[in-house]
Amino acid sequence: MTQEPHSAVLECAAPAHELLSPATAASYSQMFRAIANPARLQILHLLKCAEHPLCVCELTDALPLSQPTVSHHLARLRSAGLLITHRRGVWTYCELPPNPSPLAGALLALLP
Amino acid sequence: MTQEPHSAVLECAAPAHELLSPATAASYSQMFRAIANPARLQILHLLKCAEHPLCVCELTDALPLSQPTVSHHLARLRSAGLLITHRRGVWTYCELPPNPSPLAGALLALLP
DNA sequence: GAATTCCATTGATAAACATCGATGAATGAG
DNA sequence: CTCATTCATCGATGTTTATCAATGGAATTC
Repeated sequence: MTQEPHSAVLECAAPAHELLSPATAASYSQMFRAIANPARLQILHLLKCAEHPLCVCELTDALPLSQPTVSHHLARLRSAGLLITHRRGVWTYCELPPNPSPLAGALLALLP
Repeated sequence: MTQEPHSAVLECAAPAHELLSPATAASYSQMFRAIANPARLQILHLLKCAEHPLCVCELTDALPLSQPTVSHHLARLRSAGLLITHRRGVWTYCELPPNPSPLAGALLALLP
């Protein structure tokens, strides 16, 4: 006989198992994965502290990572909506998005 | 000659490159990695919706994953401080921590 | 004690990810 | 035009992660 983890009498009427839609779970997961990396946290922190946009070469200088690796992290942040870039001549300037999605905005506000 | 992304005259006095300590970056990153997974988001969502703790077998039933995989996800959530468990006889009940760390609490509040 | 159920651990496998060196496109300087 | 600089992309490599089947420990039931 199958054991019962709680009394059927005390069972609440609503089904206890309301799963998120796969799309919702995937979208939240993608946003958290984008932010869940030390290098990307450093990038966001630098941008949050700086009053003006920073160019990619400044970020590359500040981080102990190669230029292709920094570029890769910037692409991930950009595709998650956590960063916008703006080309000006040879330089690409990075800044936090002025109008982030609600989730992105909440996460950016949480960062040190 | 090295190009300069912005005029030295307009350079702000404070160093623009205040990195987070590696420990801080790692700790934030670990918390975000723990939450950055669709299955773990589903688990946290189920616990947030349920008024009472849920036992592991209920979570296993609710998710399209094997029991060892659910157990693995629960261990990750537990070690990040996003979940507490409480053994009662054969069953292990899971619930959101009543006194989470500030970051964990903020993240849990963000979830759907 | 024997059988059953709950759950964690182990070992294996495939996918995702971080990183770097090399390369190439685009821009500006001489 | 030629050269140097910025930055993105590609290919390769090692690490982390997600997943399952198999196993085993612990508690309950018979």
